[in-house]
Amino acid sequence: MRRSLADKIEQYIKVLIEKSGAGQIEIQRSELAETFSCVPSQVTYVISTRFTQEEGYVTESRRGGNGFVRITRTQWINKVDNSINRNQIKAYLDDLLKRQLIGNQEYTMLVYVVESAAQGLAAEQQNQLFQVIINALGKYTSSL
Amino acid sequence: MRRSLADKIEQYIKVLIEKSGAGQIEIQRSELAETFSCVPSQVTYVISTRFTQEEGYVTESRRGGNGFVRITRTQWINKVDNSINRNQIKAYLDDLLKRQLIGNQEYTMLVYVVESAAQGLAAEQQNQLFQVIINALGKYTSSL
DNA sequence: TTAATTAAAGTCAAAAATAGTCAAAGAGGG
DNA sequence: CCCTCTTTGACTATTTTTGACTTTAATTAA
Repeated sequence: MRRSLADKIEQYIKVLIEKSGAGQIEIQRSELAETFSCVPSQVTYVISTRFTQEEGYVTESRRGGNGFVRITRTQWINKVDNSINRNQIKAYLDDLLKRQLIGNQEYTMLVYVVESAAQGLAAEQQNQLFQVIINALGKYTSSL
Repeated sequence: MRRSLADKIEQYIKVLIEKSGAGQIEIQRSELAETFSCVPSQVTYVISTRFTQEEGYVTESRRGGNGFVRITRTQWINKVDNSINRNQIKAYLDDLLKRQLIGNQEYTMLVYVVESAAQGLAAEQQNQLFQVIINALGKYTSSL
């Protein structure tokens, strides 16, 4: 599985966030660019395409001396807006896995279900299915 | 019956999928076209005619730098009768559990999903959802 | 304190790298 | 000769990579 530069940077950042333990990191754009031998705007590109609110992240930054980019993984999960998309539900599953409310196998299986649904169902049905899954997982995890 | 180029490419891809051991491969359309000395759209043609959901495959792709086409083989069960009800899917789950293709936790969780669906969705949506689950489980179990 | 300098990060659009679409032309089998 | 499936290629769409130029903040010099 060959990966593009953007993919590698994305992975790198995600690992940093995981390791941080706080769901939040601060990086220096130019430093990261240096690490990957690319132009700084490449980092901006990765952040703006892969760490969006849709994907479950919030970013802040500051220019000038000692500038930084802060990326925070948001917790929001299943509330408010009743339209759930595939990325949101995947983020939800990621969270459950991380909190060990489901194991690796269950996680993998559910990802298959979500992917199949995303592939084979119309948007409205997808939404219903995702609602059902969220609902069922709520019951399931609280029954443990 | 002489084998067409399309047939050869189809076979080639199927062998790759077999050898992958994971029921899934990623190829670069242009690279494959190069291998067979044909135009890239020939590859698209093969994929869209021989690797459909009907045939038991799902495909995803990405354009741009390091783009790819990912083909995943799914495992279809009895596609003839396309109406599945709650009892049938539960029987299916029981079977998977008995054959230890899924564990107790996964079983329990899926039952929650099925029950939630049975309670919260109209018949037609239920059916679609169950199809998706069957499909996803086929993929999942064949990936173990 | 203010102005200049330096050190970041942001913007935007062009260029490059892929994949997709669609319709016309070609090739076999009935 | 027709009909269907295959092959091609021109054109489109998407994603990544790059770089010139802009904006903002901190630091230093006057």
